[in-house]
Amino acid sequence: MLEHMTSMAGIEQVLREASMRVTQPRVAVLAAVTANPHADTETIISAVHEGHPNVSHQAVYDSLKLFTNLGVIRQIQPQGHIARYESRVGDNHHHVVCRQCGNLEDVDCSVGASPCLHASNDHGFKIDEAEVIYWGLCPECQALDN
Amino acid sequence: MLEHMTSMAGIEQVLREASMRVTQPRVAVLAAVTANPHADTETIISAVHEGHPNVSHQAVYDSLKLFTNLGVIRQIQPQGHIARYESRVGDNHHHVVCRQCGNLEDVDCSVGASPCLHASNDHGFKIDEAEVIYWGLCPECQALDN
DNA sequence: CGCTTATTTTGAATGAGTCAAGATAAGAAA
DNA sequence: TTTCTTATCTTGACTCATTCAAAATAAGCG
Repeated sequence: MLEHMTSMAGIEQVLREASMRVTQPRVAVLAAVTANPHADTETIISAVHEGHPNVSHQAVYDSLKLFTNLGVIRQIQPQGHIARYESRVGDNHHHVVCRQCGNLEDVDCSVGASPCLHASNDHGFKIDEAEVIYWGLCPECQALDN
Repeated sequence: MLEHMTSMAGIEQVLREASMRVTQPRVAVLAAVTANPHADTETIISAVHEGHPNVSHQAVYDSLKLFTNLGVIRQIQPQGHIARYESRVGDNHHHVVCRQCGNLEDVDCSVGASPCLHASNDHGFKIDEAEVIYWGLCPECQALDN
């Protein structure tokens, strides 16, 4: 359903519908995010530079923010780590993060399709998303601790 | 049960048991965190300065990190916001954050005492905590949008 | 094809947080 | 109590992901 958003034709459509111009930096950034799940900004910049050496870091930052606002990609930023991005979006999945090495993996929601969206006391907030981060130790770091 | 940790005698005990010295900056920082739930570092520094004008920002940063590691306080850092601290700890509660103004409130767990600790696929991680952040709009910002 | 202006480039700036060296004070021992 | 050791604090410089701003460029409408 949603993968079309990250196909070449799909992204053009998404951008045009939002009255945004379809530029080379933007297309390259989205391709890089799709090809590098959970990559940080520096990794995205490097990936973009492989095909487009002259794209500035600012253009990458701008594009990442734009796509995040449009809901085409998602930003993840666990405590004490820099921002990462993923193009898997709209399926309400979560993440496990290793306390030691920062390694990050996807986790499907354990409670169902739209989990935990009901807080016990929402203080009058209109809640639209429940973000869940599982903290622990990845297999590699568990092995090192022995 | 756990409040004793933040009483004067309690914190001395906690620090001594961890072979840490009981210093004026540390006691002042813990008092400030307890008195200002969800405060950021700058607020903590200001609060500490009211009683101890000469305590350095570095001592505050060090103390906050120490207490966080000891489990006496908890650090919260929603995306795009700076770190905040709270002394309510050990009861596995969560937070609602306003997308617009950053306002933050406590939320008791909706799933029970130890919620969501079972990820559907944990990728072999040894999970010890499920951090949940509910995103939405606080009552004030909802009103402004009308 | 040319024009308008959204995007990009370039380069400097921001700011929460960290590092490091010397000064201070907690608390063990005498 | 006084001395001594060293953990902790003060001071001030520094990091680095991210943002800001002005001038240059290019998307895409007419």
